[in-house]
Amino acid sequence: MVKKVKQQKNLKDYTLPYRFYNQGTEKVSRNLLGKLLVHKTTEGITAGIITETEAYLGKDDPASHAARKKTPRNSIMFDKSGKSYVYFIYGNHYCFNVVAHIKGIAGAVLIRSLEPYQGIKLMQKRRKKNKLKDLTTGPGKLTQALKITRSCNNLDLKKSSLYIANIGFGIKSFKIIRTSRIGIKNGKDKLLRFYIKDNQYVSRK
DNA sequence: ACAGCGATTGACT
DNA sequence: GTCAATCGCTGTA
Repeated sequence: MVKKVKQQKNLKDYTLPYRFYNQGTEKVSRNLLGKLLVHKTTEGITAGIITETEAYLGKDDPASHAARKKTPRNSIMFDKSGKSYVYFIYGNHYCFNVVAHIKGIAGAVLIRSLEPYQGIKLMQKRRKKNKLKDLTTGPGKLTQALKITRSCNNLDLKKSSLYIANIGFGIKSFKIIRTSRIGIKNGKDKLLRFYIKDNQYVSRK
């Protein structure tokens, strides 16, 4: 599905503007599909096309960390759109989210899967796996492949070495499949998971 | 202060 | 398909 951008400039030149993240959580979830998540570290650049996302809302969404009151952990979900929200889960994994909501309301988008795009060797080393499908097809896998950890929490995605670029002109059009979210107990009735149809780099169909 | 448990993964049957 | 690993956040006291 991906066609590499010809004569590639600095990816950072294509970083999404703040207004992109102010469209509302659900809309941002859909519109992040096909965008490029990039993390530059001293080891090198790793990047992947976003193929699967989930929206987590505010008080009306029982599955969301922001379903109840503000706490030290979830306060970022109430803060400015366009920041990163990274949390540690199951004593083992990090999950990467983008804060996105209409002003005053809490919300964030969980990035669940990527299609590897750049820095594949480095991803293979970090994941200790060789198959492309084992690198970034799950929220905990992609954070490991891109080395997103607790130090990446609460970053401004316009101002840090972790950012999301719009390379839409390098990608064919695609259809979006909408389903209920994965791994949650409450709120399964809401259809807030989105993924690119026929893309093999998703955590589940 | 502490028990309960989670927006997951990988190993194993 | 099942299930253990593992840690820090949160609600309750």
